Amino acid sequence: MPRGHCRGQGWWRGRFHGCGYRLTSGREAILSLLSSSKGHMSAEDIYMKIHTAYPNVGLTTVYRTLELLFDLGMICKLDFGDGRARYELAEGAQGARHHHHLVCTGCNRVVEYTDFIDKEVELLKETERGLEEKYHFKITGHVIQFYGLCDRCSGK
Amino acid sequence: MPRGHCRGQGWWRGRFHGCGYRLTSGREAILSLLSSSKGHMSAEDIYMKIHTAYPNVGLTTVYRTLELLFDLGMICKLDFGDGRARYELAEGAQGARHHHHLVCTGCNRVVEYTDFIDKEVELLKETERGLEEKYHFKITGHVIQFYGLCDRCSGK
DNA sequence: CTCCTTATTGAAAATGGTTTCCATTACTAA
DNA sequence: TTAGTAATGGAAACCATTTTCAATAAGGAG
Repeated sequence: MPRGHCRGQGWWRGRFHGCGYRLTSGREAILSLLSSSKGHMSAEDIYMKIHTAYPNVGLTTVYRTLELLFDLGMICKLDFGDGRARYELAEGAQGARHHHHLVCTGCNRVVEYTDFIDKEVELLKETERGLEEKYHFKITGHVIQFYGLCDRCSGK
Repeated sequence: MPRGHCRGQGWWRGRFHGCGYRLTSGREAILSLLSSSKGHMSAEDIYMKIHTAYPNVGLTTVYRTLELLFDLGMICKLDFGDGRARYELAEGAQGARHHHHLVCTGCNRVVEYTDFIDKEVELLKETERGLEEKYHFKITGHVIQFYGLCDRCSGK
């Protein structure tokens, strides 16, 4: 247990109550799905997967919950350029390591890589500092993504 | 004249004909606007600016032309996360230098920086090679962007 | 220059992911 | 229980981008 904020199935309960939000079954279902699956799911993916067990959770609620979780910093919102947002648990929540994405523009497959990350992060930090100073920005985040064709797609 | 493919107002004519495309006044207007202005314009921005001089060029044509120019590699399509795509002339066309973007999430202002670029590009190349080898991807592009709050927006 | 083929066009309708509206339901504290 | 408020879902609204389709115009052939 590296940090104090991840003890199993319900570590987020306090996080909600602490902000005056209620932990409803829909929210729990979404959060639980996100933390048990690896992928990068769209709102509709999530809606579909949850719908079997929770037929009464609507797509609207999925969107609203995702927005809330994003605002609370519990999840990341990703854009792979296919017109729909994807979501994944923010790092630190699970044993999730910092990673970046490699996206196939042919089949939309996404590889998350952690190789090379150390040097990337180091450079990023440095650049960040430089940019903050020169342009007087308070930098809050970055996106690094590579695009290309995976083996299947480049072989025609 | 550093390279042979940029001689003034009409360097793209051959580029079109060579591919069997026709050079129409709408296309010329859009391309000309893009090469004379610095910013990152959305399709609608372009439509508006052109509309004064070419009232008969519709928004549909703007979208279609931008798609064509993008496919021809003559322009870049950018996503700053505000729901609409932006476009800028691809580098090499003008004296345009390679740059990355710093986006203010408060007011959507975009700064393009060229500082730090050299080290970034170097690292990117390296990472690219590593990723290609390890994941058997043919990498065609990348996105690096920093997000934050500019001085005006961070001062509340 | 004129004709002909075919790329290109604009207006309007369609698309599709995401948000908003609004009346209803479900917590929570007292 | 009761009031006050957060949360919900279904339908409608939004809005950037695409598609449809009949009308038009670019550019090569003659």
